[in-house]
Amino acid sequence: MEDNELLKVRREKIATLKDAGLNLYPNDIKPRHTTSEILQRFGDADPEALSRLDEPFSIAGRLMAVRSFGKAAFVKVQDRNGRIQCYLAKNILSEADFALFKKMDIGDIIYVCGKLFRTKTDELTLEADQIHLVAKSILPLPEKWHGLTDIETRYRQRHLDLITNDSVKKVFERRSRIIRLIRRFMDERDFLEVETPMMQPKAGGAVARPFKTHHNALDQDFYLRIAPELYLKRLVTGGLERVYEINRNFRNEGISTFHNPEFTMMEFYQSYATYEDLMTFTEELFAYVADHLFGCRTFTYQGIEINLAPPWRRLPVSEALIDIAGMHPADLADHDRTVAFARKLGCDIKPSDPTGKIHMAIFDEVVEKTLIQPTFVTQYPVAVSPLSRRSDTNPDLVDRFELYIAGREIANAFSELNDPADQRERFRQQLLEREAGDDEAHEMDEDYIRTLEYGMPPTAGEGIGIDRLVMLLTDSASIRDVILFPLLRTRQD
RNA sequence: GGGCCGUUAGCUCAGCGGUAGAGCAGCGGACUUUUAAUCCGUUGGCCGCGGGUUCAAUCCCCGCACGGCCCA
Repeated sequence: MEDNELLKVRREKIATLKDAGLNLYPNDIKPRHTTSEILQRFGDADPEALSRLDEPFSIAGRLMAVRSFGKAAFVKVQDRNGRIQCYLAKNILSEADFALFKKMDIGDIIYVCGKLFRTKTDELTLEADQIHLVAKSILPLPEKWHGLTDIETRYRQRHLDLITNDSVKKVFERRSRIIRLIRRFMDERDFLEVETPMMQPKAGGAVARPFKTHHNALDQDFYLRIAPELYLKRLVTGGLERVYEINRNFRNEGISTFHNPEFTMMEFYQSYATYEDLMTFTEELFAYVADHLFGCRTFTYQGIEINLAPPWRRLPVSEALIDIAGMHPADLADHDRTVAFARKLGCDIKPSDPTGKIHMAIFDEVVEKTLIQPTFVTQYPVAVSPLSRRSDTNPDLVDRFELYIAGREIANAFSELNDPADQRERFRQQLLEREAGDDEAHEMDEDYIRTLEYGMPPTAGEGIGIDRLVMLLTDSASIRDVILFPLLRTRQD
């Protein structure tokens, strides 16, 4: 690496410290406190109370700011949950410690031990009587005022983003909290958390292009999963009547503010439930998370108030196509007129596509973005739902819903198809579409059909896009803001 | 994949044909209650990469790379 002036100075400084016998990377540092612990306990304490404390306080963290006066200095130290000001004075520290401080750089990780006091501007401050270097930094941190704003650098060097931008850490803390709440809710409902294969011989359970990989010892190709669905239903067949998995899926498609090639979904399956039961279940789950997160069921997403209070609107696809897209009711069942309508909207369709598939193209084009408040879209065409149970009242439709919030699909659920003969037929239909050039169509999966032939209890299953849910609940405009390391092209230089 | 925008010092940004600028950070100095501390001085650049136009290109044109937003 080419050293610039700044790095040269840094390296010389490090050499000086090393020559003086200082360990730049000690391993025996045990801070007794965190900054937020101290601020919580003593944030309101008056100076007299502070002076009576004979407890020694010690923290460790990154040196973020230095305001030096020659013989004394105020510095800010940041640890995992906050920042505290420390006061370093020549007449309090040992001569060696003060000299060490003078050699420290912003960005170093340091240890400070001392007592608490209030400055004349009333800031709770740790007056150091000891200071240690914990880990030396060589590269300079981004600027203190504007911080790091370059989006590419923020994603590629997320550590800098986290050090510099407090809000980033908050988003990921909230993400963790949301997932914890979901797990707690599922556990309370007697669901068993499981893990199923990420590497699958066939990429099934969803309509998407997979990533391909190869296992050397077996000399066999595998696909990174596009969904855990078929495996989870094998477990249901095996008697695990309520299962869920929160894990990564991989889809080989474009990248956008709403799509990352690897993303996190929760899928869950509940026997003896229907897709209608899952609508209620979903309302309860989201309300549970919102209650614990916000203490209420409304929140703002990108300036729009979203209200999660149940019950949510239920909108059949046909109704949406008529009322929102403006199709004539009589045209719905007419393939040619449906094609013409889709063409007029500029949908990317083939006239040979099944009518139901064209319906959904129209839906995606026109309706999706209008569904701002939580809406269950129901009664999907069988053509786009190869794993869903047919409706008892209309064999062209399936018992399925998708949940839309803020104009985006958040969840997808259906009563599971457990009739092996119908499942085989559905896969056959998918094969025809594959032959017609749709490389996203589902593959035939004999092994899965064989599972169904042992008898799977009536079951409803749902997938919830965790990243998109976190986007909503953290008011994030891009999925990359809720994924720590979003996929980026590797830099050549 | 298409359109638009961006890429200049470690960071945040100006400059837009005529010797590359500021703030912060850094370095030297003053300073023992600061809050983006202040004051004085100062170092630092393949102006993303490759072509072209021009007497002269960070600036104009073409291509490429990477990223962002929108669309598919």
